[in-house]
Parts: sequence; structure tokens; C-alpha cells
Amino acid sequence: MSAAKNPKNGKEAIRRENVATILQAAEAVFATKGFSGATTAEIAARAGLPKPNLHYYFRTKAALYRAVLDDILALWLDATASIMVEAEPADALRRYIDAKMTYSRKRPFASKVFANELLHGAPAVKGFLGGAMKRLVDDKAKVIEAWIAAGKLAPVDPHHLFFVLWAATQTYADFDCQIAAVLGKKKLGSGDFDRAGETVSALVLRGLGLKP
Amino acid sequence: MSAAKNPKNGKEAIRRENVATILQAAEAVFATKGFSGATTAEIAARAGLPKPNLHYYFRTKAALYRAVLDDILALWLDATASIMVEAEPADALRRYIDAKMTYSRKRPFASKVFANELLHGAPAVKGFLGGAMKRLVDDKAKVIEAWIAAGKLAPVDPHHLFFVLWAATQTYADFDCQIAAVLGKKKLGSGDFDRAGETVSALVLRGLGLKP
DNA sequence: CAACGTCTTGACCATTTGGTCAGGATAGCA
DNA sequence: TGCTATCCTGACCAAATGGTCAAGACGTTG
Repeated sequence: MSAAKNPKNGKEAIRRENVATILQAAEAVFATKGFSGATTAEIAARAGLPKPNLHYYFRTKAALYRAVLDDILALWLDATASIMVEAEPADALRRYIDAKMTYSRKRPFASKVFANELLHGAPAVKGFLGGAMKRLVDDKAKVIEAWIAAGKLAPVDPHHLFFVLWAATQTYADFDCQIAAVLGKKKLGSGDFDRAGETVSALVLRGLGLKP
Repeated sequence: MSAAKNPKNGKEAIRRENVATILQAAEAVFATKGFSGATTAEIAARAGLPKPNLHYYFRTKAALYRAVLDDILALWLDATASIMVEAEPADALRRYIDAKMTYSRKRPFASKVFANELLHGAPAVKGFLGGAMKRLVDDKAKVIEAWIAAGKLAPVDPHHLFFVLWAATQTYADFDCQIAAVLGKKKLGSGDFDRAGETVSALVLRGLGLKP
């Protein structure tokens, strides 16, 4: 096995590692500073690399931003896995809320970068929103409608249900500092996220006529 | 009555008008570009003034941002008016949701500026969050708890209830482009906001054991 | 081991941008 | 009418920042 084919050694490994390091640093900086506020110098410093080296891997700041965003979009499409006709509604929704809440706790930077992108009109992901994401949501909305038609769920607009679920879960990542401040804490702990998940689940499930 | 005391004429009126125009332009630009992405040149252009004139009224970009933010914080503290012990829970909550949703529809820029500020760690409003806002929310949380104690409401963590309500209503201002894209529309119309308000109200009220 | 392609980096550049300044215009007032 | 305070603005500047470049280091391969 040549080094070129073994990802653990050689230049291929160097590239892989550096790209990963840069993406991670970039996600953090874009999350806390926004696209315009982030500087390539800061990202490079956080990645522990000289700036020109960063530009060697990603020619422009915009290209780096796109790469970070692409990573995040991939995450997005997964979480809905539990929503399928065969599943028990209460179970599926509980799982979905839990998945989204976990994502907010574990990948807050990703959520923030995405939120920031949306806030500014989604210049870089408009295509995704109206394309892959719309198709996915339309699809899952049909599942909800099927549940309603089967009398398993109180009538509700499925799309708006999703908007509420996204908002209620992502708010704990995006606006964590507000929530922490109002709760009188310095930072949110896993206990807060548990409580949040329970509250959202209880509200939504009972709101849909299901047993929490 | 001297001109100086009559706000409709004279230099005082000029100042008032220019300040208002600048604040409005700034709110729009800060909302769509963020603090770092906004340029004083663009704000000035939008306000129809030369840049140095803008700096005449607001010495620095940061000062202008603070002024915009202060306007927004004032709005924030009002919406909760309907939450009081004497009120009927279902009625009060419906009103609150409606007020927040209206605010999302009518003042989307304000919501976005605030969201942007929170996303970036609230450097400029941390004091407000842990101060006036925390006190207000703690106060309103006691009202919710009183309702629960009186058996008018299913048990729920009052703070997290508020977080969910904020998220569910503000998402229609902050992330409008995502919602529009998923709904297959160019822009959200008042019909969408109506439907959103109904959905949130129905979910939350039933979720709290109330009649929607 | 030599030659080649990939990676690394200090120094540098052009542009953007927040902010300044000096002097002119204008409103209010004696 | 003339004096003062406020308002307006074209021209300008220093700092920050995205991006470049040329030269050197390093791993890989024939």
C-alpha cells in the first residue's frame, strides 16, 4: 500500500488534517463574528497556521465560507430521519426534537453560522433552501398529513409545525447567551438542554393531542 | 412660542428628522448586513445624506449601532403587557403571541438586528439581558407559576415557555427567507403570518391544556 | 539520490472603510 | 442687517484586511 493511498501518512494526510483544522476554526470564527466580521487572519491564527497557508487551501474567504456552509447543510438534511409514516407520531416527534436539541448542544457553531446566513438573506444557500430542503420538508409534511388523516394527530399546518420545531430547538444554540442571561447563568449546561427538550416535547406533543 | 420650542419648525426639527431618518436607514442596513458588514457609507446613502453628515449626528458607527439597539430594546419590554395574573391565561397568551407575531411582521429589521446581536454573543446588550430583561421575565414567570398553582395551566417551566414563544414568533422575522423558500414563495405575506400565529397559538395553548 | 510536485511562509500590495477637517450654508435672533 | 450656533459637505487620511508572490522546506517517486 503506497503512502498516497494510505490516508494516515504522507501529503494526503497533511492536506486532510489542515483542511479539517481550517474548517473547524472557520466555523467557530464565522459563528461568532459573521462573514464580514470574520478575518482570514483570525481564522488562520485559530487554526495555528500562517495566513498565506490558509489561502493555499482555500483561495478566498468566500470559498472557505462556502465549504463551511456545505458541511453544515449536510448535517441539516439528516435530523429528519425519524419522521416516517410507519413510525408512531409521538415517538418520531420526540426523537426529532431530541435530535435537533442535541445538535444545538453539540454543534452550536454550525447552527450559528447557518442562522447568520439566513439572517442576511441566505445569499449563499438560497438554492439549497428552495431545492433540496424544500423537497425534504414537503416530503416530511406529507408524513404529518398522513398521520392527521389517520386521526393520530390533531390537525395542524405541517410546514408551520416544522418552522416552530426548528425555531424552538435552534434558539438554544443561536441565542444561547440570551437564554443564559435570563436564566442567570454564565453558560448553558446539559441540564438546561434537557429541561429545554422536555419543555418543547411536552408542549408540542400535547399541542398535537399526543401523550407526552 | 419660539421656534426652538416648536418641534415642527427650525433646527430642532431638522435634527429630529435627520436622526430619525438615519436610525431607520441604519436599522435596515444593520439588519441585512450585520454590524461589521454594514458600512457608514451605505447607511448614509440609504438615508440620502453625505457620510460626514451622518458622522455629525452619530460620532461613530458603534454609537449609531447602540442607538438603533436602544430603540429596539424599548420595543422588547412592551410586548409582555398582556401577561398578568388577573388575565385569563388562554386570552393573555393568545394576545402575547399575536403581539410578538405582529412585531415580526411589522418590524422585521428590528428583530433581525437584535437576533444578530445575540448571535454574536450580545457584546452590546449583555447588561440589558441580565438586567432589565431578566427581571421582566422572572416577573412574568411568576405569573405563569401562579396560573399553574391555580390549576389553570398544565405544569411547564415558565422560562422555557417564554424561550419557545420568542423563538416561534421571531423566527418568522429573522429567518423569513428560509420560511419563504420552503413554502415556495418569494416573500411572506400577511396570510402566512396569520397562519403562523394560528399554528403557534394552537400548539402552545393546547400544549398547556387550554382551549385554543 | 535526484528531480518533481506539494506544502509553507515572511514580506508585500491594493482596496475598503471608519473617521476627520476646514470651510461654506443656513436658521434663529438682537 | 449682522452675529452666532448649528448644520452640511467635498476632500482627505490612517488602519485594517483580503489576497499575492517568490523563495524555501519537505515528502514522494522513478
